[in-house]
Amino acid sequence: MQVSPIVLWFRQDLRLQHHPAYEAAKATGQPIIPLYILDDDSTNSWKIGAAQQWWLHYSLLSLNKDIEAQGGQLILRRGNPTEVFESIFKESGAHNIYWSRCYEPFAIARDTQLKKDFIAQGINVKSFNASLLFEPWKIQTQQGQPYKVFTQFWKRCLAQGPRFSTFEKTPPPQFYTHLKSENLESWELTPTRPNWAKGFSDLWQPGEHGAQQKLEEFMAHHLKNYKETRNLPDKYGTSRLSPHLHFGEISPHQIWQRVHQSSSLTSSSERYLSEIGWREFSYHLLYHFPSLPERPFQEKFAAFQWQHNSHALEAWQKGQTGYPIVDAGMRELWHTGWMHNRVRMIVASFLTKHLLIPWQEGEKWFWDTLVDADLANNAASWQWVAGCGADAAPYFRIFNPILQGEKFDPEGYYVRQWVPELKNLANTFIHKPWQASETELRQAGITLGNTYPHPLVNHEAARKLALESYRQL
DNA sequence: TGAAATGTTGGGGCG
DNA sequence: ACGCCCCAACATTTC
Repeated sequence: MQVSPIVLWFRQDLRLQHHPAYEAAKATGQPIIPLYILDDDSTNSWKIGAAQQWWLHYSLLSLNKDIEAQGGQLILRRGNPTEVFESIFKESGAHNIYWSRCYEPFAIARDTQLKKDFIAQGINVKSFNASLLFEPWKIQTQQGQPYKVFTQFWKRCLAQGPRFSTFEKTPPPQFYTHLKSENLESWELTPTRPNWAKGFSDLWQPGEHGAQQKLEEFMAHHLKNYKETRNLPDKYGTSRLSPHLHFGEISPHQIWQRVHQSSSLTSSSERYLSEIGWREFSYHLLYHFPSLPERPFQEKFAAFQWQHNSHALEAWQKGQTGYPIVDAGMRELWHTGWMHNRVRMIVASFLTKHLLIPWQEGEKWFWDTLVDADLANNAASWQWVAGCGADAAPYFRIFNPILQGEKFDPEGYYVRQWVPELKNLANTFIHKPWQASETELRQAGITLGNTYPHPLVNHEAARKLALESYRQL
């Protein structure tokens, strides 16, 4: 009797370890079709950004290599999932699909519809949780409502405790090997002229092995002092696992277990796990409030008088605002596809409060340029900074880019790395070059307005204007 | 996971 | 010696 294969549809779960759907498929003993579909649906406003295309390319290479080591091949297909599956069914006779759940509103809509269609065709679908410690619908208040405050949410999560699948010894996988894959190169996911991603590979190794390396590096050297160094952008103080988490090359369960197994919990490790908690909270919010990426969570902010200033937006995007810590962050983002979290808060506050530009503009830019762009985290975090989100920083909490620079980059190492035209300026003025004398500027080789911009706005005046705009709300 | 404004306290200079 | 003022330093309130 011919055994019908199981399609293992990879989406944001690009790993083989601790992968519930893969384990379940192996356990059946049926041949597996590992499939990845590139769906560039132009009607989806949140389709994968440019920086993440680069990441995806190398992550798929890595996943394919791991599958090949097991005797299979990752099948790549481009197009609309409904049509791709139709052809896969025809070519292989498969009538089982396993996948790991996605939580973006468009993905939920897509998967719900697909599941309905498949069931009507007699196709069996099984979905699994591969990327959240807590399913968004399983955490609720005493009144059965979704949480809107992080500390309460996380307290509840910790009280409930994450559930772990035990991955018992399963037989080695059997792969169905009669399907043709498209050529990854033909998808042209990596940039050519210009190749703006050439700095990315110094920092990143997409894929499961890269993720494990980052985790071990963090455990060995950085977790211990996480609480202190996590805010210093010139230091390697954070885990840098965010892009790996986004693509599911590692799961929060693996991180949770690794942290717990290494030692008893310290204030640093608790703090680190609470950052994983913020990710869970973002997914919780996005699930219960699917308009989060588009509209302010606090409805009164719909009436806020934002400014639409394309010149200022462009200066922010290019790292040419004249505020060194802001420009350093925006340039780090452009060159590495990533930005230190402390600096993300500073640049986001600057965009929404000093420039009064809608947070959605920043969200869109981050979406296109971050290798860790994640709909839930990105939307929730921008709303948090802008003051319109759930459990958000109050609007009047305006970051002073000079003080933030002096506090978190006191020696100016971070600024000098990313804004080299300021590298010869003394520490006293590294975060406020406009206050240096003509002589000091000349000696540092700086001409304001020429080699480095004048401040785009005056801090005190911008702050007053922002508070005035908020008062009118 | 702010910053600025305002309030309070206490040491030291000075007449 | 004493009161007065100034102003850091710290605390509290406000945005």
